[in-house]
Amino acid sequence: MSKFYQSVTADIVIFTIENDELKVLLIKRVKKPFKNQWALPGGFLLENEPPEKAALRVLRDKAGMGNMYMEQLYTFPGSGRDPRGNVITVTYFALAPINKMLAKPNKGQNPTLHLLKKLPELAFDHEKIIDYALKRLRSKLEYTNAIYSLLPKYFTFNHLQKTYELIFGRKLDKRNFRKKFMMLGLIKSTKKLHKGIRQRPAQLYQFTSRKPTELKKFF
Amino acid sequence: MSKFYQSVTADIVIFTIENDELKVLLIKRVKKPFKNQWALPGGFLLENEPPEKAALRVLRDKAGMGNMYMEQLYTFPGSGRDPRGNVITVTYFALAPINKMLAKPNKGQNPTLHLLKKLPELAFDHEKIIDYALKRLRSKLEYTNAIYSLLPKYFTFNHLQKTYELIFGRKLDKRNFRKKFMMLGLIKSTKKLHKGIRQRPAQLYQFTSRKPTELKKFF
DNA sequence: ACAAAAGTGTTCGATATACACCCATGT
DNA sequence: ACATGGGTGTATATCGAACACTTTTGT
Repeated sequence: MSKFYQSVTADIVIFTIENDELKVLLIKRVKKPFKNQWALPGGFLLENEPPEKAALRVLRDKAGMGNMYMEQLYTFPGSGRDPRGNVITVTYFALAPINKMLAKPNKGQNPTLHLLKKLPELAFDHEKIIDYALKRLRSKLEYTNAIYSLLPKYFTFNHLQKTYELIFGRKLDKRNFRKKFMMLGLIKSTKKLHKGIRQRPAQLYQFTSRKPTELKKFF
Repeated sequence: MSKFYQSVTADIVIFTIENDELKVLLIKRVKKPFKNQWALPGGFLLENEPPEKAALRVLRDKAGMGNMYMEQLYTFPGSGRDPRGNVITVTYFALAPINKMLAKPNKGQNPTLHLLKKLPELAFDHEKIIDYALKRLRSKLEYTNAIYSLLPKYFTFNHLQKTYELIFGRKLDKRNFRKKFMMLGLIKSTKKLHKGIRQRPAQLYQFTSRKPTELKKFF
Protein backbone atom coordinates (compact mmCIF):
# COMPACT_ATOMS: atom_id res chain seq x y z
CA MET A 1 0.00 0.00 0.00
CA SER A 2 1.27 3.45 -0.82
CA LYS A 3 1.58 6.20 1.73
CA PHE A 4 -0.26 9.48 1.51
CA TYR A 5 0.36 12.55 3.56
CA GLN A 6 -2.15 14.52 5.55
CA SER A 7 -2.06 17.95 7.01
CA VAL A 8 -2.92 17.87 10.67
CA THR A 9 -3.88 20.62 13.07
CA ALA A 10 -4.21 20.79 16.85
CA ASP A 11 -7.09 22.87 18.21
CA ILE A 12 -7.67 23.58 21.89
CA VAL A 13 -10.78 24.32 23.89
CA ILE A 14 -9.61 26.32 26.91
CA PHE A 15 -12.14 26.69 29.70
CA THR A 16 -11.96 29.01 32.65
CA ILE A 17 -14.31 30.62 35.11
CA GLU A 18 -14.54 34.38 35.36
CA ASN A 19 -17.12 36.36 37.31
CA ASP A 20 -19.16 33.27 38.05
CA GLU A 21 -19.43 32.36 34.38
CA LEU A 22 -17.93 29.49 32.41
CA LYS A 23 -15.91 30.89 29.52
CA VAL A 24 -13.98 29.70 26.48
CA LEU A 25 -10.94 31.31 24.94
CA LEU A 26 -11.40 32.24 21.27
CA ILE A 27 -9.13 33.98 18.82
CA LYS A 28 -10.05 36.08 15.83
CA ARG A 29 -8.72 34.60 12.62
CA VAL A 30 -6.40 36.88 10.70
CA LYS A 31 -6.14 34.65 7.62
CA LYS A 32 -8.47 32.90 5.25
CA PRO A 33 -10.48 30.75 5.45
CA PHE A 34 -13.00 32.21 7.89
CA LYS A 35 -10.97 35.44 8.09
CA ASN A 36 -12.17 37.69 10.92
CA GLN A 37 -14.35 35.01 12.44
CA TRP A 38 -13.90 33.68 15.96
CA ALA A 39 -12.28 30.28 16.28
CA LEU A 40 -10.54 27.99 18.72
CA PRO A 41 -6.83 28.61 19.06
CA GLY A 42 -5.02 26.07 16.92
CA GLY A 43 -2.45 25.49 14.27
CA PHE A 44 -0.78 23.05 11.93
CA LEU A 45 1.64 20.49 13.26
CA LEU A 46 5.24 21.25 12.38
CA GLU A 47 7.52 18.68 10.85
CA ASN A 48 7.90 15.70 13.15
CA GLU A 49 5.91 17.44 15.86
CA PRO A 50 3.64 15.24 17.98
CA PRO A 51 0.08 16.57 18.27
CA GLU A 52 0.37 17.20 21.99
CA LYS A 53 3.53 19.28 21.54
CA ALA A 54 1.70 21.29 18.91
CA ALA A 55 -1.18 21.88 21.29
CA LEU A 56 1.22 23.09 23.98
CA ARG A 57 2.92 25.37 21.46
CA VAL A 58 -0.45 26.85 20.48
CA LEU A 59 -1.28 27.37 24.13
CA ARG A 60 1.92 29.32 24.54
CA ASP A 61 2.15 31.24 21.26
CA LYS A 62 -1.45 31.92 20.36
CA ALA A 63 -3.04 32.13 23.76
CA GLY A 64 -0.05 33.31 25.79
CA MET A 65 -0.38 30.67 28.47
CA GLY A 66 1.96 28.38 30.32
CA ASN A 67 1.46 25.02 31.94
CA MET A 68 -2.06 23.95 32.70
CA TYR A 69 -4.25 20.87 32.75
CA MET A 70 -4.67 19.55 29.21
CA GLU A 71 -5.91 16.34 27.65
CA GLN A 72 -6.75 15.04 24.23
CA LEU A 73 -10.40 15.17 23.23
CA TYR A 74 -11.02 13.59 19.86
CA THR A 75 -9.63 13.53 16.34
CA PHE A 76 -11.97 14.92 13.73
CA PRO A 77 -11.79 14.11 10.05
CA GLY A 78 -11.08 16.82 7.54
CA SER A 79 -13.23 15.89 4.58
CA GLY A 80 -15.88 18.45 4.04
CA ARG A 81 -15.26 20.41 7.18
CA ASP A 82 -12.35 22.57 6.14
CA PRO A 83 -12.39 24.52 2.88
CA ARG A 84 -8.61 24.18 2.81
CA GLY A 85 -9.05 20.56 1.84
CA ASN A 86 -8.15 17.42 3.67
CA VAL A 87 -7.23 18.50 7.18
CA ILE A 88 -7.34 16.25 10.23
CA THR A 89 -7.83 17.98 13.56
CA VAL A 90 -6.63 16.58 16.85
CA THR A 91 -8.50 18.47 19.54
CA TYR A 92 -7.58 19.08 23.17
CA PHE A 93 -9.25 20.62 26.11
CA ALA A 94 -7.51 22.64 28.78
CA LEU A 95 -8.51 24.13 32.12
CA ALA A 96 -7.03 27.02 34.05
CA PRO A 97 -8.05 29.31 36.88
CA ILE A 98 -8.66 32.82 35.70
CA ASN A 99 -5.50 34.12 37.32
CA LYS A 100 -3.39 31.96 35.01
CA MET A 101 -5.20 33.00 31.86
CA LEU A 102 -3.79 35.37 29.29
CA ALA A 103 -0.54 36.10 31.02
CA LYS A 104 1.06 37.19 27.75
CA PRO A 105 -1.72 37.35 25.20
CA ASN A 106 -0.88 37.44 21.52
CA LYS A 107 -2.49 40.73 20.61
CA GLY A 108 -2.66 40.13 16.87
CA GLN A 109 -5.07 37.25 17.28
CA ASN A 110 -7.03 39.05 19.94
CA PRO A 111 -7.54 36.11 22.31
CA THR A 112 -10.70 36.79 24.29
CA LEU A 113 -12.82 34.94 26.78
CA HIS A 114 -16.37 34.33 25.61
CA LEU A 115 -19.38 33.28 27.63
CA LEU A 116 -20.03 29.63 26.88
CA LYS A 117 -23.75 30.33 26.92
CA LYS A 118 -23.49 33.07 24.32
CA LEU A 119 -20.90 32.12 21.75
CA PRO A 120 -20.47 34.10 18.55
CA GLU A 121 -20.65 32.33 15.20
CA LEU A 122 -17.58 30.15 14.95
CA ALA A 123 -15.24 29.10 12.16
CA PHE A 124 -15.06 25.51 10.92
CA ASP A 125 -16.95 23.04 13.11
CA HIS A 126 -15.61 24.58 16.28
CA GLU A 127 -19.01 24.84 17.89
CA LYS A 128 -19.38 21.08 17.72
CA ILE A 129 -15.93 20.69 19.23
CA ILE A 130 -16.81 22.97 22.14
CA ASP A 131 -19.99 20.97 22.80
CA TYR A 132 -17.92 17.84 22.88
CA ALA A 133 -15.40 19.44 25.25
CA LEU A 134 -18.10 20.53 27.67
CA LYS A 135 -19.47 17.02 27.77
CA ARG A 136 -16.00 15.71 28.51
CA LEU A 137 -15.39 18.35 31.16
CA ARG A 138 -18.54 17.36 33.00
CA SER A 139 -17.76 13.70 32.82
CA LYS A 140 -14.17 14.27 33.99
CA LEU A 141 -15.37 16.11 37.05
CA GLU A 142 -17.47 13.09 37.97
CA TYR A 143 -14.62 10.65 38.32
CA THR A 144 -11.40 12.63 38.65
CA ASN A 145 -10.05 15.46 40.77
CA ALA A 146 -9.73 17.71 37.68
CA ILE A 147 -11.58 20.50 39.43
CA TYR A 148 -8.33 21.56 41.09
CA SER A 149 -7.19 22.95 37.76
CA LEU A 150 -9.96 25.55 37.72
CA LEU A 151 -9.28 26.86 41.22
CA PRO A 152 -6.51 29.00 42.68
CA LYS A 153 -4.21 27.70 45.40
CA TYR A 154 -6.50 28.82 48.23
CA PHE A 155 -10.25 28.86 47.92
CA THR A 156 -13.38 28.73 50.04
CA PHE A 157 -15.87 25.89 50.12
CA ASN A 158 -18.39 28.20 48.57
CA HIS A 159 -16.06 28.93 45.69
CA LEU A 160 -15.58 25.22 45.11
CA GLN A 161 -19.29 24.56 45.16
CA LYS A 162 -20.05 27.45 42.82
CA THR A 163 -17.56 26.03 40.36
CA TYR A 164 -19.42 22.73 40.20
CA GLU A 165 -22.76 24.49 39.99
CA LEU A 166 -21.64 26.58 37.06
CA ILE A 167 -20.30 23.66 35.09
CA PHE A 168 -23.26 21.38 35.71
CA GLY A 169 -25.79 24.16 35.52
CA ARG A 170 -27.71 23.24 38.64
CA LYS A 171 -27.74 24.16 42.32
CA LEU A 172 -26.30 21.80 44.91
CA ASP A 173 -27.13 21.46 48.58
CA LYS A 174 -24.48 23.13 50.74
CA ARG A 175 -24.48 20.54 53.51
CA ASN A 176 -24.51 17.51 51.24
CA PHE A 177 -21.78 19.02 49.10
CA ARG A 178 -19.50 19.56 52.08
CA LYS A 179 -20.14 16.11 53.43
CA LYS A 180 -19.43 14.34 50.18
CA PHE A 181 -16.41 16.43 49.31
CA MET A 182 -14.79 16.12 52.73
CA MET A 183 -15.10 12.35 52.56
CA LEU A 184 -13.09 12.30 49.35
CA GLY A 185 -10.07 13.66 51.16
CA LEU A 186 -9.02 15.77 48.19
CA ILE A 187 -8.75 19.02 50.07
CA LYS A 188 -7.45 20.11 53.43
CA SER A 189 -8.29 23.06 55.54
CA THR A 190 -5.67 25.75 56.05
CA LYS A 191 -5.61 27.99 59.06
CA LYS A 192 -6.19 30.98 56.83
CA LEU A 193 -9.40 32.89 56.54
CA HIS A 194 -10.92 34.70 53.62
CA LYS A 195 -11.02 38.21 55.05
CA GLY A 196 -11.76 41.65 53.66
CA ILE A 197 -15.36 40.99 52.79
CA ARG A 198 -18.28 42.29 54.74
CA GLN A 199 -19.57 38.89 55.95
CA ARG A 200 -18.29 36.25 58.27
CA PRO A 201 -14.88 35.13 56.95
CA ALA A 202 -14.67 31.65 55.45
CA GLN A 203 -11.97 29.02 55.94
CA LEU A 204 -9.57 28.71 53.05
CA TYR A 205 -8.87 25.24 51.69
CA GLN A 206 -6.27 23.80 49.38
CA PHE A 207 -5.98 20.57 47.40
CA THR A 208 -3.90 17.87 49.01
CA SER A 209 -2.58 17.04 45.55
CA ARG A 210 -2.57 18.90 42.27
CA LYS A 211 -1.89 15.89 40.09
CA PRO A 212 -4.60 14.26 37.95
CA THR A 213 -6.10 11.35 39.91
CA GLU A 214 -9.02 9.04 39.28
CA LEU A 215 -11.61 8.57 41.98
CA LYS A 216 -13.93 5.67 42.62
CA LYS A 217 -17.02 7.77 42.58
CA PHE A 218 -18.06 11.33 42.73
CA PHE A 219 -21.24 13.17 41.83
CA MET B 1 3.15 29.52 9.50
CA SER B 2 4.07 26.92 6.94
CA LYS B 3 2.30 23.64 6.60
CA PHE B 4 3.97 20.30 7.07
CA TYR B 5 2.56 16.96 6.17
CA GLN B 6 2.24 13.91 8.36
CA SER B 7 1.68 10.30 7.59
CA VAL B 8 -1.23 8.96 9.55
CA THR B 9 -2.35 5.41 10.26
CA ALA B 10 -5.53 3.92 11.69
CA ASP B 11 -5.11 0.91 14.00
CA ILE B 12 -7.95 -1.12 15.45
CA VAL B 13 -8.32 -3.16 18.60
CA ILE B 14 -11.00 -5.75 17.86
CA PHE B 15 -12.37 -7.60 20.87
CA THR B 16 -14.53 -10.68 20.87
CA ILE B 17 -15.39 -13.52 23.21
CA GLU B 18 -14.65 -17.09 22.23
CA ASN B 19 -14.87 -20.13 24.48
CA ASP B 20 -15.42 -18.01 27.56
CA GLU B 21 -12.27 -15.99 26.93
CA LEU B 22 -11.79 -12.38 25.93
CA LYS B 23 -9.73 -12.24 22.76
CA VAL B 24 -8.09 -9.68 20.49
CA LEU B 25 -7.57 -9.94 16.76
CA LEU B 26 -3.93 -9.66 15.69
CA ILE B 27 -2.29 -9.92 12.31
CA LYS B 28 1.21 -11.02 11.47
CA ARG B 29 3.18 -8.28 9.77
CA VAL B 30 4.47 -9.20 6.34
CA LYS B 31 6.60 -6.08 5.89
CA LYS B 32 9.23 -4.17 7.77
CA PRO B 33 9.36 -2.75 10.34
CA PHE B 34 8.58 -5.47 12.88
CA LYS B 35 8.31 -8.01 10.07
CA ASN B 36 6.81 -11.32 11.26
CA GLN B 37 5.71 -9.88 14.58
CA TRP B 38 2.13 -9.74 15.74
CA ALA B 39 0.41 -6.37 15.54
CA LEU B 40 -2.98 -4.71 15.53
CA PRO B 41 -4.64 -4.56 12.14
CA GLY B 42 -4.05 -1.12 10.69
CA GLY B 43 -2.86 0.87 7.75
CA PHE B 44 -2.03 4.27 6.33
CA LEU B 45 -4.77 6.72 5.47
CA LEU B 46 -5.28 7.11 1.73
CA GLU B 47 -5.42 10.49 0.07
CA ASN B 48 -8.28 12.53 1.50
CA GLU B 49 -9.48 9.58 3.54
CA PRO B 50 -10.95 10.38 6.96
CA PRO B 51 -9.46 8.26 9.77
CA GLU B 52 -12.74 6.49 10.48
CA LYS B 53 -13.14 5.44 6.85
CA ALA B 54 -9.62 4.08 6.94
CA ALA B 55 -10.44 2.10 10.08
CA LEU B 56 -13.50 0.60 8.39
CA ARG B 57 -11.43 -0.24 5.35
CA VAL B 58 -8.88 -2.02 7.53
CA LEU B 59 -11.67 -3.90 9.24
CA ARG B 60 -12.89 -5.10 5.89
CA ASP B 61 -9.65 -5.69 4.00
CA LYS B 62 -7.22 -6.83 6.67
CA ALA B 63 -9.57 -8.53 9.07
CA GLY B 64 -12.32 -9.60 6.67
CA MET B 65 -15.15 -8.18 8.72
CA GLY B 66 -18.26 -6.19 7.99
CA ASN B 67 -20.26 -3.78 10.08
CA MET B 68 -19.72 -3.84 13.79
CA TYR B 69 -19.57 -1.56 16.78
CA MET B 70 -16.57 0.76 16.46
CA GLU B 71 -15.43 3.94 18.13
CA GLN B 72 -12.36 6.13 18.23
CA LEU B 73 -9.96 5.52 21.09
CA TYR B 74 -7.07 7.96 21.08
CA THR B 75 -4.53 9.52 18.77
CA PHE B 76 -0.95 8.60 19.54
CA PRO B 77 2.07 10.61 18.47
CA GLY B 78 4.60 9.16 16.12
CA SER B 79 7.89 10.52 17.38
CA GLY B 80 10.00 7.76 18.73
CA ARG B 81 7.39 5.07 18.59
CA ASP B 82 7.62 4.04 14.96
CA PRO B 83 10.96 3.35 13.32
CA ARG B 84 9.43 4.52 10.03
CA GLY B 85 9.65 8.07 11.31
CA ASN B 86 6.98 10.53 12.13
CA VAL B 87 3.75 8.58 12.07
CA ILE B 88 0.58 9.59 13.88
CA THR B 89 -1.79 6.79 14.79
CA VAL B 90 -5.50 7.22 15.26
CA THR B 91 -6.71 4.17 17.14
CA TYR B 92 -10.15 2.59 17.28
CA PHE B 93 -11.73 -0.19 19.17
CA ALA B 94 -14.35 -2.56 17.83
CA LEU B 95 -16.56 -5.28 19.26
CA ALA B 96 -18.20 -8.25 17.61
CA PRO B 97 -19.80 -11.53 18.64
CA ILE B 98 -17.67 -14.47 17.64
CA ASN B 99 -20.09 -15.50 14.92
CA LYS B 100 -19.39 -12.27 13.03
CA MET B 101 -15.63 -12.55 13.28
CA LEU B 102 -13.40 -13.49 10.40
CA ALA B 103 -16.07 -14.04 7.83
CA LYS B 104 -13.56 -13.59 5.01
CA PRO B 105 -10.16 -13.49 6.61
CA ASN B 106 -7.21 -12.13 4.68
CA LYS B 107 -5.00 -15.19 4.71
CA GLY B 108 -1.75 -13.41 3.89
CA GLN B 109 -1.79 -11.47 7.12
CA ASN B 110 -2.94 -14.43 9.10
CA PRO B 111 -5.51 -12.68 11.30
CA THR B 112 -5.84 -14.66 14.51
CA LEU B 113 -7.62 -14.31 17.80
CA HIS B 114 -5.30 -14.15 20.79
CA LEU B 115 -6.12 -14.53 24.44
CA LEU B 116 -6.03 -11.10 26.00
CA LYS B 117 -4.40 -12.58 29.08
CA LYS B 118 -1.58 -14.15 27.12
CA LEU B 119 -0.55 -11.83 24.33
CA PRO B 120 2.58 -12.46 22.26
CA GLU B 121 5.20 -9.75 21.96
CA LEU B 122 3.69 -7.00 19.87
CA ALA B 123 4.99 -4.56 17.26
CA PHE B 124 5.19 -0.80 17.90
CA ASP B 125 3.44 0.28 21.10
CA HIS B 126 0.44 -1.90 20.38
CA GLU B 127 0.44 -3.44 23.84
CA LYS B 128 -0.12 -0.02 25.37
CA ILE B 129 -2.95 0.59 22.91
CA ILE B 130 -4.64 -2.67 23.85
CA ASP B 131 -4.42 -1.78 27.55
CA TYR B 132 -6.02 1.52 26.78
CA ALA B 133 -8.77 -0.19 24.77
CA LEU B 134 -9.57 -2.61 27.57
CA LYS B 135 -9.95 0.26 29.99
CA ARG B 136 -12.30 1.97 27.57
CA LEU B 137 -14.28 -1.21 26.98
CA ARG B 138 -14.87 -1.63 30.70
CA SER B 139 -15.87 1.95 31.16
CA LYS B 140 -18.23 1.83 28.16
CA LEU B 141 -20.02 -1.16 29.59
CA GLU B 142 -20.69 0.82 32.75
CA TYR B 143 -22.72 3.56 31.15
CA THR B 144 -23.85 2.36 27.72
CA ASN B 145 -25.62 -0.65 26.24
CA ALA B 146 -22.48 -1.57 24.25
CA ILE B 147 -22.64 -5.13 25.52
CA TYR B 148 -25.16 -5.93 22.80
CA SER B 149 -22.34 -5.82 20.28
CA LEU B 150 -20.61 -8.79 21.86
CA LEU B 151 -23.67 -11.03 21.93
CA PRO B 152 -25.59 -12.86 19.20
CA LYS B 153 -29.21 -12.07 18.45
CA TYR B 154 -30.54 -14.59 20.99
CA PHE B 155 -28.75 -15.35 24.23
CA THR B 156 -29.41 -16.66 27.70
CA PHE B 157 -29.16 -14.66 30.89
CA ASN B 158 -26.23 -16.79 31.88
CA HIS B 159 -24.43 -15.96 28.66
CA LEU B 160 -24.99 -12.25 29.29
CA GLN B 161 -23.69 -12.49 32.83
CA LYS B 162 -20.64 -14.52 31.80
CA THR B 163 -19.80 -11.82 29.29
CA TYR B 164 -19.66 -9.17 32.00
CA GLU B 165 -17.74 -11.45 34.32
CA LEU B 166 -15.10 -12.10 31.71
CA ILE B 167 -14.56 -8.48 30.87
CA PHE B 168 -14.46 -7.26 34.44
CA GLY B 169 -12.63 -10.29 35.73
CA ARG B 170 -14.87 -10.94 38.71
CA LYS B 171 -17.90 -13.05 39.58
CA LEU B 172 -21.32 -11.46 39.90
CA ASP B 173 -24.32 -12.63 41.89
CA LYS B 174 -26.88 -14.31 39.64
CA ARG B 175 -29.97 -12.91 41.36
CA ASN B 176 -28.68 -9.38 41.72
CA PHE B 177 -27.51 -9.37 38.14
CA ARG B 178 -30.93 -10.38 36.84
CA LYS B 179 -32.69 -7.83 38.98
CA LYS B 180 -30.48 -4.95 37.93
CA PHE B 181 -30.43 -5.87 34.27
CA MET B 182 -34.16 -6.40 33.99
CA MET B 183 -34.77 -2.97 35.50
CA LEU B 184 -32.74 -1.37 32.72
CA GLY B 185 -35.25 -2.55 30.16
CA LEU B 186 -32.55 -3.22 27.58
CA ILE B 187 -33.57 -6.77 26.84
CA LYS B 188 -36.81 -8.62 26.36
CA SER B 189 -37.64 -12.25 26.78
CA THR B 190 -38.49 -14.28 23.68
CA LYS B 191 -40.66 -17.34 23.79
CA LYS B 192 -37.74 -19.43 22.61
CA LEU B 193 -35.76 -21.79 24.76
CA HIS B 194 -32.14 -22.77 24.60
CA LYS B 195 -32.48 -26.49 23.91
CA GLY B 196 -30.13 -29.28 22.99
CA ILE B 197 -28.10 -29.15 26.16
CA ARG B 198 -28.38 -31.65 28.91
CA GLN B 199 -29.82 -29.34 31.61
CA ARG B 200 -33.03 -27.47 32.06
CA PRO B 201 -33.46 -25.23 29.00
CA ALA B 202 -33.00 -21.48 29.52
CA GLN B 203 -35.12 -18.65 28.18
CA LEU B 204 -33.60 -16.81 25.26
CA TYR B 205 -33.49 -13.02 25.38
CA GLN B 206 -32.82 -10.35 22.81
CA PHE B 207 -31.95 -6.66 23.03
CA THR B 208 -34.85 -4.28 22.58
CA SER B 209 -32.51 -2.06 20.59
CA ARG B 210 -29.17 -2.62 18.92
CA LYS B 211 -28.19 1.01 18.63
CA PRO B 212 -25.60 2.63 20.91
CA THR B 213 -27.40 4.28 23.83
CA GLU B 214 -26.19 5.95 27.01
CA LEU B 215 -27.64 4.87 30.32
CA LYS B 216 -27.91 6.77 33.55
CA LYS B 217 -26.14 4.17 35.58
CA PHE B 218 -25.02 0.64 35.34
CA PHE B 219 -22.50 -1.43 37.25
C1' DA C 1 -28.98 46.21 64.82
C1' DC C 2 -28.82 44.32 60.66
C1' DA C 3 -27.28 42.26 56.36
C1' DA C 4 -24.82 38.54 54.38
C1' DA C 5 -22.62 34.45 53.88
C1' DA C 6 -20.50 30.53 56.99
C1' DG C 7 -21.19 26.53 59.15
C1' DT C 8 -23.56 22.40 60.97
C1' DG C 9 -27.10 16.88 61.64
C1' DT C 10 -30.83 14.14 61.07
C1' DT C 11 -34.38 11.68 58.64
C1' DC C 12 -36.00 9.08 54.78
C1' DG C 13 -36.03 6.67 50.62
C1' DA C 14 -33.42 4.31 47.06
C1' DT C 15 -30.00 1.43 45.75
C1' DA C 16 -26.48 -2.25 46.34
C1' DT C 17 -25.12 -6.45 48.50
C1' DA C 18 -25.24 -10.85 50.68
C1' DC C 19 -27.18 -15.11 50.75
C1' DA C 20 -29.72 -20.73 49.70
C1' DC C 21 -33.02 -23.54 47.90
C1' DC C 22 -36.16 -25.83 44.49
C1' DC C 23 -36.94 -26.67 39.33
C1' DA C 24 -36.73 -28.64 34.68
C1' DT C 25 -34.38 -31.14 31.61
C1' DG C 26 -31.07 -34.79 29.36
C1' DT C 27 -28.64 -38.79 30.18
C1' DA D 1 -31.83 -41.28 39.94
C1' DC D 2 -28.76 -37.94 39.33
C1' DA D 3 -26.07 -34.25 37.43
C1' DT D 4 -26.33 -29.69 35.65
C1' DG D 5 -27.31 -25.17 35.16
C1' DG D 6 -32.11 -22.35 35.46
C1' DG D 7 -34.72 -19.62 38.13
C1' DT D 8 -36.42 -17.07 42.29
C1' DG D 9 -36.98 -13.37 47.31
C1' DT D 10 -35.70 -11.28 51.51
C1' DA D 11 -33.01 -8.88 54.88
C1' DT D 12 -29.36 -5.57 55.74
C1' DA D 13 -26.09 -2.00 54.81
C1' DT D 14 -24.82 1.93 52.29
C1' DC D 15 -25.46 5.98 49.84
C1' DG D 16 -27.79 10.10 48.14
C1' DA D 17 -31.46 13.67 48.82
C1' DA D 18 -34.21 16.73 51.38
C1' DC D 19 -34.41 20.00 54.75
C1' DA D 20 -33.61 25.02 58.64
C1' DC D 21 -31.43 27.26 62.02
C1' DT D 22 -27.44 29.47 64.57
C1' DT D 23 -22.89 31.85 64.09
C1' DT D 24 -19.63 35.31 62.81
C1' DT D 25 -18.21 39.13 60.81
C1' DG D 26 -18.45 44.15 58.53
C1' DT D 27 -21.09 48.18 58.17
